Amino acid sequence: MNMELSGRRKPSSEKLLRESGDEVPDATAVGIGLNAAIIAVLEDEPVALAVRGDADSGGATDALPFGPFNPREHRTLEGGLRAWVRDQTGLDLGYAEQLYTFADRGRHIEPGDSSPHVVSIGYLALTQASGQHGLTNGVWRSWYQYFPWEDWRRGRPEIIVREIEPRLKAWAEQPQAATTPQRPIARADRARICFGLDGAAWDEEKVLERFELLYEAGLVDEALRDGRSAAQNWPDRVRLGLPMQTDHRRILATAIGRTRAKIKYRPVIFELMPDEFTLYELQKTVEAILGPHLHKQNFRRLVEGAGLVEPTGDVKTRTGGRPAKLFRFRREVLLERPAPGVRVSAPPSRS
Amino acid sequence: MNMELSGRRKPSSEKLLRESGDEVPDATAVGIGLNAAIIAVLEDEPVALAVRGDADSGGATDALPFGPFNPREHRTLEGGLRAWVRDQTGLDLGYAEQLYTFADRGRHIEPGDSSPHVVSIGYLALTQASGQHGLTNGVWRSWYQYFPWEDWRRGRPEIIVREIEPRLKAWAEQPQAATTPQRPIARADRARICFGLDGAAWDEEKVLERFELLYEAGLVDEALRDGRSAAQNWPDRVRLGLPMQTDHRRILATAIGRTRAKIKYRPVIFELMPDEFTLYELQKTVEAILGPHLHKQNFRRLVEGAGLVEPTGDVKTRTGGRPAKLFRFRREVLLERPAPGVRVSAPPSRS
DNA sequence: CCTATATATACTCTATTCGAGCATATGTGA
DNA sequence: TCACATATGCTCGAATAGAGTATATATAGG
Repeated sequence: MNMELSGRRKPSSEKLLRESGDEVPDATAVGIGLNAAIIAVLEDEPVALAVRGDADSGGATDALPFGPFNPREHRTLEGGLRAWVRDQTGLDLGYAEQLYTFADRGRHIEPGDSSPHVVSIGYLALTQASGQHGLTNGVWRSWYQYFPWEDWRRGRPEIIVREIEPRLKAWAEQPQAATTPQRPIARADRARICFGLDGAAWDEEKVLERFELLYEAGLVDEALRDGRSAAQNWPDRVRLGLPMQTDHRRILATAIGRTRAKIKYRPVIFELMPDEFTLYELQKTVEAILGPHLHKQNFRRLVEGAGLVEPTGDVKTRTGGRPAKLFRFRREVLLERPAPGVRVSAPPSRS
Repeated sequence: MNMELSGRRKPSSEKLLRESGDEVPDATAVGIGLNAAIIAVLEDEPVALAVRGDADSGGATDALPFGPFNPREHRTLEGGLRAWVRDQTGLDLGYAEQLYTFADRGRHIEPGDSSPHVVSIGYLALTQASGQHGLTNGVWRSWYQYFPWEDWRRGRPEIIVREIEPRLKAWAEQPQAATTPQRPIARADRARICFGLDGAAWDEEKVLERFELLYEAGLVDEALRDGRSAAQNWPDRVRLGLPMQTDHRRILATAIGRTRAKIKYRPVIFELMPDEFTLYELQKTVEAILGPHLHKQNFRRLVEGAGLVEPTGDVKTRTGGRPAKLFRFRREVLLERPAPGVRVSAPPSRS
């Protein structure tokens, strides 16, 4: 992407849409950035690959690995992504899927300014990070450093009750918080639904909605950096999770939400596992991602009953008790079921 | 992190990613095209808005409405989309969501060529198209003109048995069809799963997978246009659905699949309905989208039981029998349930 | 060797959900 | 008035999922 986009006119003849005969006005030329949320589970901890920001670019704030997409070098977006991830981190991505394309220029930028435009395409990649093996750059960081309120492995996180709930309640009571046609759901209701306040159910997939709500309420650092009013009449500032550069935390939130949703209907959990594993290890990995503890016996029954795994015949000893059978992913399930995944139904909750 | 990974070091000052201090190599400049799959249901027929291609651009092939994204004029992608859709068609979009970003340059283009690059971002929009009211450009076309094999409203479509199955079987028997590490699922299995051959279950959400399979097999016009070998040793050519320009049919397939999936866990079906409707009208709309016939009494129970609708108190007479109560969408359901939608479970099918 | 203990795994019980069908209500039109 | 068509309420049985109990088999320490 050339930066002439910032204001030059392009000669001609180039077509915007093949066969459509349209032309690209200069103003529409932009650069494409690819962002990768690379996710793994290390010792029962869900982690994402983070690179360290330069000192001159937002301090030492973490960033997701990212690079430009060069359409001359790579025929597909995913191909470009894989190439520079390998160059930059030494990782060979296995599973990768596109998440979302962001073009907002930071919410404090006025229309008509002349800064260069970048469209970032977020990707989710799942990998198996046994040790730091092969990693030449970047560090694995727990998700929950960026999103502490998402960590329900030891019950409802303290930070929700102590920090988030009172601030969101205060934010919801501001005069502009009422329901309007443009804002069909009131602030208080959004807070309740997103964070499971006042007895509402916690939905572990709403990771992005929660982050965006905190952003709107001015409770995450990114919001302040983007020029939103600070912590809404609340005297003391608090840091809710580690910030990241630009909108990287938003992309990571999207990635986490997508992962949590996807393992329920696609066997992507096995992208995070070694070839052989015990059912308890599988359960621990699922719990690392989803949060709540699952009923062990039922988990076994569901996973085996769904045909997701098959015993290898070996056992793993030294587990501290009776040796556990080793299992492997049963690929044939892809041929048998339309939506194979780890079914973990929520407790029956009526309004 | 900086982009030295991309090979070049940047002189200075201009920034690729705000706060990250990176620069964009010229080669990465692209234009952004926005494509909208605008979906409605007209008289129990699911339709998409199509515009007619120019004579010099692919003949009279249909296209989805599309336009460039101009980052100077619009702060967000969705804002830009809404603006030119209004200009171009007269429609004010209600619900819109991003689908996918395509950057493939048509599979016949060699790396390194100098044609202009366009990234197309596909959007799904749902609207209520009562009459052609307000439409200044474009026509509503049934989905099933483009995807006749998706129309299961009158049982399994003939075209699958008569045209698709034998051609896919022939394609699967070619020598290169075997399973390899790069191709973990054999052609025959993919065909079976996608199209429900040999007794496999039909999954109405796999719209994109089916289209891509037909593309790979050289059975849709777009594949031939892109330079893929023609109908794989099959003597007679047949047109499987109406083609569209470039990859628009792929975007529409993505939109249809997303719509079919989404109405099951989000109340988006009501974007396609008038304010008041009978439960049977609602069922007909759902069936227009999903295909198979639903059990009427259970549909009522599920929809009412889920709190998705509430009676208005009025009835609609002249239905040909007992008058039907009118209902409206019950917005409060958004506050009560994490994933409200039209639950229509598939018949229990074991492998 | 024996026992305590920790984990693995099998089995049972029960409430809920969902597909399917029957029965009844209330209009329209011949 | 009666046939008919659609709307709507109710019941039944199979499948499923949450939860608990019981049993198997290793390790660790005396």
